[in-house]
Amino acid sequence: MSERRVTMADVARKAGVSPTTASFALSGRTDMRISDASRQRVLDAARDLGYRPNVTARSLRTKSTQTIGFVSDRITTTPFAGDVIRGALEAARERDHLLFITEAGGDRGAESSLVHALLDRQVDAVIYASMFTRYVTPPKELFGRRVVLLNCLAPGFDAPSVVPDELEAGRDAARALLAAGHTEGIWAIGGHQAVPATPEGIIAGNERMRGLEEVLRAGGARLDGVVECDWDTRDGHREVSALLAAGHRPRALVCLTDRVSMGAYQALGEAGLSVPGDVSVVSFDDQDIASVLRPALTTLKLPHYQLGRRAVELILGEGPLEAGVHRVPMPLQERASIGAPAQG
Amino acid sequence: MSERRVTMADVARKAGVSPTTASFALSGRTDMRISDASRQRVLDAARDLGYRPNVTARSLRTKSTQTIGFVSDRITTTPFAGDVIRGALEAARERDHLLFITEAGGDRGAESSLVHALLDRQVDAVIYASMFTRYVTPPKELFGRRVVLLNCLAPGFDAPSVVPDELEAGRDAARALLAAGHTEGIWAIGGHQAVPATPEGIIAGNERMRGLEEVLRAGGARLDGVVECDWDTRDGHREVSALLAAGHRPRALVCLTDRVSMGAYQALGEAGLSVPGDVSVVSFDDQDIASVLRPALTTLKLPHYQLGRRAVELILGEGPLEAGVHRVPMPLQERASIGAPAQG
DNA sequence: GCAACGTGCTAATCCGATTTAACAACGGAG
DNA sequence: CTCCGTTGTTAAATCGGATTAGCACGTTGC
Repeated sequence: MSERRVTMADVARKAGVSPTTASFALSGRTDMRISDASRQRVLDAARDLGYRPNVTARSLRTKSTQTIGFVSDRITTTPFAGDVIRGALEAARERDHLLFITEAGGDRGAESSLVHALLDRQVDAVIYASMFTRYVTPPKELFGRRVVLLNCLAPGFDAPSVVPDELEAGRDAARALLAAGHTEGIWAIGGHQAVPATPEGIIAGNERMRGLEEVLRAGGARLDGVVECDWDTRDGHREVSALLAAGHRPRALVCLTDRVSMGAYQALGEAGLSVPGDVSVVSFDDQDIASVLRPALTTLKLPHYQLGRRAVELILGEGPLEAGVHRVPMPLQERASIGAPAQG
Repeated sequence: MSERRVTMADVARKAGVSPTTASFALSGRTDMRISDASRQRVLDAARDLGYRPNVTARSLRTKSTQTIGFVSDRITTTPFAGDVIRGALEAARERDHLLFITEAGGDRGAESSLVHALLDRQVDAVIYASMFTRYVTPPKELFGRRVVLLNCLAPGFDAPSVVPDELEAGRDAARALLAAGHTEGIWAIGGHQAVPATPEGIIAGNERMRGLEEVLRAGGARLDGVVECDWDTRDGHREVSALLAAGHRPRALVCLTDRVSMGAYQALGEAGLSVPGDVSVVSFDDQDIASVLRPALTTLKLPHYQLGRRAVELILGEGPLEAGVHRVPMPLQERASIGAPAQG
């Protein structure tokens, strides 16, 4: 890509030493004795010539490319997934590594060929990522390789997983409601997704609900009901409208996603109910709309940035990777949608 | 990264030929004669052994790494930027290239060191991208390199730029309004951003307004007024409220971004005005909220996917890159926010 | 006075491919 | 029977570094 680069041989020549000496001087290794004078001459020559090592050439010998492969299904498309990449990027940069980002779009064939493309370029490790938390079976090419699973789980595949702590998030949602004084008239909208219409529910829904019910019960409160529906704005709107039409008068809504919350907001608004005056709302995900809605939505944030960062930190850590699940906390974003329970 | 890979030498040995022969047979080159028998034996051996070439080693000799560097300011953070990356990724994959994605976060020092990291790894070319259209000065390390500017312009820097066709988008907004019968009571909210409070306005605002006014005038219509404000929900809400409070009764609003449109929707709703019954709205960007708003917003889409794709197609094209601006169309997303002008 | 040792440095190899130069073997022309 | 061109193949060099083995040259110890 343009004029010839300065090589180490050029540096050695200018410094009047052998390439071997130059190599040791530049890498700063001490297991080979170089006089301070020689070392300094090499360093000066390198600086004067603007020498930069050819990482590709070095890798051939050392087997380490300082490069990580990142394989995802469709991660660039999801609204917040940029944060996963950013977290991974920043953690990698701090450690002088670069990331090959790839996206297979859910196509197994594409996935295999992308993994091959990565391995052909001698990546040091591979992050296998999913756009929502779920069970996966990584392509066989990754068996025996240095791999970290990001936002997914693969029982039987010997690699660590990094996932959001949905269980604790469910608990925190309950705690936030209890702290505001809510003990009755609490409904969950979105439910477990045990038989999932929206696949992202499989794991997140169960864990969020489990944590929620556990802490609610321990706090002397209970759920008046759980409405199972898709995790979308349209469903949130329809189900909350139906709930109100059936004569129920909820004091607090736990919406399983921000999109459901948005639909709930619309339904409550149409019924002349205010948030949080009449009904408190607590949600999950912290998508962009959460802070734009009025009142701003109190929600448990999916820690995308931290997920990406953590995966890289793990994969570049010392020693072999141990299978196991690393749960990343989902911080509560306290905004304006939770208030004291309405009277009457 | 695990057990020894099969090398070309292994393949040659198994096929009973020299590495030279194996190399030519595998690369399928015809400028060196290989008998069909030998070729077949090499191919069989490669298949049996599961041979995959070591791209790193090859690159050392050929100088081509089949790799592109992607440097951006903060592209992973913007809501739709994922599409830029996806477009670039897909175009690269079709051509058997991989992308090093990096993000400098607006820090010049980080930018330089990332570009170095890319060049040290012998990338074939570099895409220099901005999260919103603006003027940039790429780091000096990129001078003389194979570069394409994505969503930015750098006068004096000898490289092609790929940017959205904002001018034509402005024209299309006008055409959409004219087609629905609007000729008066048209206001632009957001304005030129000639003295930008939000930097993304610098180029987009001027061009959108220029195209808008040009076609409006040619169509016998005119703009009742232009409200200059930041491109945010809060500003859209405030300015449209003020407009109505001042006694104006717009028939159509051209909002310079979807966020402004969302604020406008809120203000119109509070004033008891309906979209598009009382007021038509046409917008720019096509962010996620555009399709979620009710009524769904008719808007001119920023062609992020196409921008990414186009940049890669250009950079991997034959021959030298010529400086010049490549404008990518912004398609009109026809939804439900434009109607016939209100009577009276 | 000579072996033993520490110091400072270099020649040679290697990593895994591509590419150049050359070399057998064979057939046909003269 | 020699010369020449074609065909098929390979030895060797190359890419830019890292690494191993070893070589001079003092200095020290006995």
